Amino acid sequence: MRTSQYLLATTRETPADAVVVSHQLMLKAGMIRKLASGLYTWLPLGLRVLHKVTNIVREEMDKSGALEVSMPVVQPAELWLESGRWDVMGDELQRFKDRHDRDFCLGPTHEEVITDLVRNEISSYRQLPINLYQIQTKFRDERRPRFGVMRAREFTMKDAYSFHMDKASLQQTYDLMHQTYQNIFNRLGFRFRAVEADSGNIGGSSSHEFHVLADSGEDQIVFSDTGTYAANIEMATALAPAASAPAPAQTLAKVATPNVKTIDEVAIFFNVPVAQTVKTLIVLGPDDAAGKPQLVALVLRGDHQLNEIKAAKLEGVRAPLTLAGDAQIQSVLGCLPGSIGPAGLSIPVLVDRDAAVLSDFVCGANSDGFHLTGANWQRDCVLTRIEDLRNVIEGDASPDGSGTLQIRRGIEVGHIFQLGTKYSKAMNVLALDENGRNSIVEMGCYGIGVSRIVAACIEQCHDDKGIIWPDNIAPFHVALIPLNAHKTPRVGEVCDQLYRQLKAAGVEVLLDDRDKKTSPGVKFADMELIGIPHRLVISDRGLENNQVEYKQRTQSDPQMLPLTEVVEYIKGLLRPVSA
RNA sequence: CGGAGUGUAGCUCAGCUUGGUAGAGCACUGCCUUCGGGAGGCAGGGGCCGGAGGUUCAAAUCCUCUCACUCCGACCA
Repeated sequence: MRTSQYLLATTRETPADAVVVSHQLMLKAGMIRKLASGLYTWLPLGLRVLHKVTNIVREEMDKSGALEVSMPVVQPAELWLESGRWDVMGDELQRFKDRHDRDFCLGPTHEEVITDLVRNEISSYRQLPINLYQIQTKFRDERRPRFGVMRAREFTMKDAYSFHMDKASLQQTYDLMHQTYQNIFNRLGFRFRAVEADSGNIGGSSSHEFHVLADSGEDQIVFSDTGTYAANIEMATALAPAASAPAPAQTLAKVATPNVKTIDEVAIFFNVPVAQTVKTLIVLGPDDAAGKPQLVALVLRGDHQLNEIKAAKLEGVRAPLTLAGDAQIQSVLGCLPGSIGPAGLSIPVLVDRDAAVLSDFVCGANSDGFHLTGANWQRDCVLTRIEDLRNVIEGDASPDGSGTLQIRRGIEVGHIFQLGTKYSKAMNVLALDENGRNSIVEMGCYGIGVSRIVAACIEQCHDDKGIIWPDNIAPFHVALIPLNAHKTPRVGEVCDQLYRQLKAAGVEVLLDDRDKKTSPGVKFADMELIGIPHRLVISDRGLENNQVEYKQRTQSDPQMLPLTEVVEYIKGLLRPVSA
């Protein structure tokens, strides 16, 4: 490609509304443009990268034996009503009516459609297992789109769905997909982690997420420094402390604490460590007979954070976790947040494992403006349910018994689930087994955020000059830059010749043939910004010795190559990645 | 959805407090000079100052309402 015939849409200034580096660089490099919040046009340069990522994903999926299909973006409401998700999904599901006043939605995912397809096409165990996938546009009306294509409303996703006669077969395909994802992310050169994950709305039992390690990631991932344990913080188990509660040493005392509400204020007021205090959060439980929500108290050590995902899975706690309002709390407990404690509560009290081994702790007195000191379990507060309620923190013992936990930020680029029979049961997907009996099929589903991968790659690979693409997803392999072609005709001639030869050799070349008004500095800066991994510079100076200059994007100093060997040299560099 | 903020040229922003003919830099067009790290000169094109109401002789500027976008939070296969 010649830049003179290309839409090279680089900008010098950083757009004001981009906060993460990948978003800034994608705009500056002219890969994308925003149409509206969370909606992006892919420009020619960006689309080349997106296609390359798509092709890697497709190659590995095909290699795994999965079969590609393409399903509509627009889906009828009936299927979602059948699966039960029409009413569950909320505003993220973009709904609309057609001209006949029938309900439709834009597909945020395709479990319903694929399940409908498979129940009509599959009837025998002989046809299973099968794994169908597509690479296609999804739409989710995100509450807060941000970070460019990282969290867009419209985005490209690879989604695969597998169907099985039994759990063993599902496990087999699940493991195969796990390995396929490792292969894909290894080919992309990612530093990544596969972690245990919450399966959320999609449902099912086992689930793993694949996270690219990056400080700008929205998720926190937890892993053992020496063992194999790795989990999303939403899932990570906080082990029960080894020691039990020391015997009480203090007597219970009720102390007036005017205007002392937060845990930090309490700790300072009583001059005790935050870890010697207890905080009590009131959340909603199931509705009572009168249809009013019951309240539940969650008790944690003052310095620990509530894990809402884990808490919402506990019996008697409403999912999703919902904090009770001040008015509800006031009417049931007779006091407001800031003075709540576990002593003498009439509602169910769930105590975190670490809070349960405190003694002589400080807590709210369930009376506005008062706290208790010297509080102890059993003696002063009932202790009937001890649960794992808190987020793990760095340094916690790893749940697998090996090492301590570390926490890093990650960008979720893949997620695999064992769905079990959640959808196949709701939508009645049956297949005959060897004995001629119908049984409900097992399902798995496997997603990759293809457009997000492009951003994640930039997050991991950039410098102050711009993007640094790996060879296999770079929009072009080689930037070919003539200097002063208007002065020395041979520069242009050699460039044209090299351009033809490299193209003939299968090398993707971007020849920067912009005219003399574009100074060398501009060309260098642009090619570095858009991240072309290899650069050839043709100048009159070099040609005097029949040499051209070669530099890798990551190198600081160029090297000279004999003109006659350039094509072979570049071919040699690229061969390993294209093989 | 709660909290905060911003809307002026393609981009980055000034101008608004204190109302009086719409600005700069970059980008773009033409000519000249320059030519290995984002060159310089001259001459140009380009804006319903997000939108609608209001106040005023007069509104980018003051008031009201709206819309859009961004950030923090909540939420999220």
